[in-house]
Amino acid sequence: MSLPHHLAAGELLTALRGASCASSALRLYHLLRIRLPPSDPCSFAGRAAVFALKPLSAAGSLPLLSHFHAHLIRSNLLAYPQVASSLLRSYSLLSPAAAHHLFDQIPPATCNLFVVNVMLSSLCRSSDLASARLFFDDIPDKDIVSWSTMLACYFSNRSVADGLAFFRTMTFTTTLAPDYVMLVTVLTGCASAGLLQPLCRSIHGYIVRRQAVSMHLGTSLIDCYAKVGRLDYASRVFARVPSRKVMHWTAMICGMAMHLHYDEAIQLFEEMRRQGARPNEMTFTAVLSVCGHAGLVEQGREFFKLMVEEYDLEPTVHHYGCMVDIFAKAGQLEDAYEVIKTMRVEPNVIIWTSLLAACKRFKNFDIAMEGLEKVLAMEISDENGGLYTLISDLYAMGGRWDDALKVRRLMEEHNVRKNRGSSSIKAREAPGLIVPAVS
DNA sequence: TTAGGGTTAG
Repeated sequence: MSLPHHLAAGELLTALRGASCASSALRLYHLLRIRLPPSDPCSFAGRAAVFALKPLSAAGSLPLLSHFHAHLIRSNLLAYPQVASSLLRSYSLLSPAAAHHLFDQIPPATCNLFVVNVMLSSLCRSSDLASARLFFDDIPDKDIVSWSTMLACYFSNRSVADGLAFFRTMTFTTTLAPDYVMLVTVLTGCASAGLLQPLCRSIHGYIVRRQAVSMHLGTSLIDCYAKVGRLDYASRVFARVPSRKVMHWTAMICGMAMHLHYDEAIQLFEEMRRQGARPNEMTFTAVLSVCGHAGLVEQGREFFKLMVEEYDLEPTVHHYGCMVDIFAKAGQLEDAYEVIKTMRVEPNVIIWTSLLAACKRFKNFDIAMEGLEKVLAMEISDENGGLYTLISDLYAMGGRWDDALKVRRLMEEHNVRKNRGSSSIKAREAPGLIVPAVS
């Protein structure tokens, strides 16, 4: 009698795992709970709770999550570390404070390293670097996940040098070997700072010695080499990737675009298609961006059409942004504005900046004034100092001196400075970078 | 069945 019961439960569990929305997940979850025998030897209930939590947190409703939390307490499922860590992660995405509160209530018997690492990643996302580090220091048996979570936190806070020192501390003071996730993290850290060719190379060597060139590491290496200014190394890595996936092609196309090799980037895109690889939305963002920089308006139009019609990809804000930029850079401001007016997602500050910059360059004040009204109604972060300057310049050029002055005053009040343009490639390398030898 | 990383427009 118990076999069909379990089969049904197993099927429900599979369906629950693939559930895309909260309501269907909850329906499946309750159906499953009803069918489960009281003993539940396979702990289906716990697994079901874990699966249900994903779409539930994706729904973004804190009351819904609290409701489910209450159910988990009542059914004693929170004693499972898997359930506790899943719930903690769900909370951390919606309310870091609620996550912290939950963490304090988890009993020691449940609070394993998984749970602790979820809490660490929550702190890394929501708190300052110092608090996250204090928490990290208190973890008794840190594993590679604890270290790489903390490392990523340094990089996302732009503390690249401290992050690399932290990485070195791990290699010197522990016996933990960096796994591929940590290596990807280190490489993206190097890439974001645009420095450290030696570190890139030493990690590359380490990866090759360990014969661990996974798909993601290959992509990260291509990206990292391109960003530190070594397109030649990036190409070499790309050439040696045994089975090229869309990520490799895309990273290489981006790299070529970054180094202004526009023709080669487009040739590579065509080669990719010839070899039967299916470009994804990022690949199209890359080639459309190339069209903008290279002034290829018709080519850009064709790629956009190709993406929608042949590859059935829904254009994102990035693609529309590229199209606006393609038209704007070519001086076709009406076309650019038309894209903004008809696009199926909300235009953001980046898109408006692109249009307004072209309005200034081509002295089109009519479109500029319409755009200004829209962009001033949006929230502009202080990092967008350049946009304030642009707005002020446009007002001035249109003869609206009072408005221009107002924007300048606003900038002073908020202590906004225009970011100066700079290369991501550092002239000098940091010394003393060590990656452990293979044991 | 639970944790960390991942190439995207100005």
